[in-house]
Amino acid sequence: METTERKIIEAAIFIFNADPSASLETVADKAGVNRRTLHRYFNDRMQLLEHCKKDMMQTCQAAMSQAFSSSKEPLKQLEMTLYAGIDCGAKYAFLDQLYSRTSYQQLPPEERETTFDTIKSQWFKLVMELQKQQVISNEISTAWIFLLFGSMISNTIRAVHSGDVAPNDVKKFAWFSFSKSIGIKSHE
Amino acid sequence: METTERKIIEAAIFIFNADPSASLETVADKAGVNRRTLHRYFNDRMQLLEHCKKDMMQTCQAAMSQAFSSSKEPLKQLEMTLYAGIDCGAKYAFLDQLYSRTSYQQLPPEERETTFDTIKSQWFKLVMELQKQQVISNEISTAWIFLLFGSMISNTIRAVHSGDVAPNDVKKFAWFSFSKSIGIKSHE
DNA sequence: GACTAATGTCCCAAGAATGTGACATATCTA
DNA sequence: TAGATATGTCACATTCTTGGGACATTAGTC
Repeated sequence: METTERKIIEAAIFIFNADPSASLETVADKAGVNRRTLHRYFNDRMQLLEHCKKDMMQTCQAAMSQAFSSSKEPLKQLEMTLYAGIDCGAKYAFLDQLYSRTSYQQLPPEERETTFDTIKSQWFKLVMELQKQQVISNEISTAWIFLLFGSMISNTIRAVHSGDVAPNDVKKFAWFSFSKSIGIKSHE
Repeated sequence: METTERKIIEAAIFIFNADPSASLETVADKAGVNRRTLHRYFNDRMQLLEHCKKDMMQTCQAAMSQAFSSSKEPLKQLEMTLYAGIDCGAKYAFLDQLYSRTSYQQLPPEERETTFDTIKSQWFKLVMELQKQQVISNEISTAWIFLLFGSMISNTIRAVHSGDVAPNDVKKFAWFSFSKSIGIKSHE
């Protein structure tokens, strides 16, 4: 079964993803819980945010790790990582926003650094390796590729959300576009 | 010279772009104007938003139109359109957010429809033409391409903002990635 | 200088969101 | 069932935001 804490976090991620400045009342409602109860679990809005962050880190990290280990082939790993990101979906997008929104950018630097680090370092190694092997283009920087990766995930979420792109096509499109956007010539 | 109204709108776009729920005080400060003055120009938060929207439409539309007319070659037009989007920069991103954020999605449908229409229809014709000519891949849908276009612009803005990608590289990267992501084989 | 429009300053009232205390209920467990 | 634990309910103070009234002050204009 689901604990109340989890229900709240889940709701918070969902709600804040749509609107980062939504009221805690809204979150509590979504969680099917009284606002007072929410406050019992999380003293503070910030505390709730922190827990969301932790939750997302775990979820994404797990999905990413699995993606990495699903194949020995670097290119396949990259593809699987993208799919993992897409599957984390809303959660990822929220995290993304959290860190691009100025209001949260005044967080202590070490906070910002460590969040992605475990996922990110694996990912970077992978990409740099592929660049060395000339599988990925050297015309663009690794940082740019990283941003592309994130934006492709956001884009995929938006695509599904907008209803303009068929959900079944979306992963295929995403990999098609991402792989080419980083200069991969073709794939089976 | 710049009118007070313009200064406020400019500031509003800048501020709301970073945080859509920022206070009007913040906007007024950014504009170097008293909050009371802001209220004299715009009765309402919504009214301010409307004016921002109008401003952005004009700016973007002008830039896009110019991009379209800068060349006869469809592919070059597309490239120029992307650059125009990037140059609109923050403004575009704001518009983008405005329409993807749920809170604004409850706007009357005709509002949403007409906003982009003039730009969008030209753009769509162009892309569909290029797809027909097999310059752009048919494996992906036009809607997806449109989303990619927007997300590439947002991404470019973020890249510059993050400081991880050199501003001088960014447009080049953007076109490199975008053109390939939609299946364009190569370009001079 | 006198008159007018624009802006700044100060104040206020309504509303929303936040965080918390006190107490009633409900739910679980020994 | 009794006792503990978790939730709901209500009430409250606090703060922030918003919009606007009243009036002083500054810039322009004739």
